[in-house]
Amino acid sequence: MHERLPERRYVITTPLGRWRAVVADAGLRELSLPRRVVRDGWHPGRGGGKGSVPELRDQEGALGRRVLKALAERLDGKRTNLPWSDFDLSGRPPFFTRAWKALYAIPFGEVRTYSQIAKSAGSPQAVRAAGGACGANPIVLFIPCHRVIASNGPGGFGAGLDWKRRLLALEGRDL
DNA sequence: ACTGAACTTAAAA
DNA sequence: TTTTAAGTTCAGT
Repeated sequence: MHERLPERRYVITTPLGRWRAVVADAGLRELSLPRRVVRDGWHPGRGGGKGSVPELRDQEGALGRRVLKALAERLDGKRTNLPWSDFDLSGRPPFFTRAWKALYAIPFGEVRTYSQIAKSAGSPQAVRAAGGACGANPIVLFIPCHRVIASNGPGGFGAGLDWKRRLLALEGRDL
């Protein structure tokens, strides 16, 4: 019981820093933001600590290639997206999963409120839980939790509002 | 088994 | 303007 399926951890170095990815045979399980943005004078591959996580490369298979390509294109301002079937969300809470699907349906460059997400996820009153789902979003960027704002303002963001603004800016959106 | 917190909201005080 | 009650999930205690 509680058998863990094989998961591989990688880093992806981009102009915006080192992203972390968790990949399983069933799909992408996690994609997380760099803790800090790369600045001039920062050298990928040193400093930063934990030296043991390998870089994700094209030869990691079709999924790896899609992830690398999609990430590079998105950071270049394009609308590229991964298919929902590339994600492995197994074992995640049902409401959160429905909420993430609702996020996934928000078009590039548009935003929705937490209450709209709650409604789309099938529990119009579960607004707080919608916020919880955003906070627990395992696949940043491609499941666009950054496109969810509060009814009265920008709302929050786990990695910091800085990142939320930055990701929205990539879509030509201001906060 | 409970409690509080988490990327909220709308309504009441 | 501040307080409060309302889903879902999880980490503590």
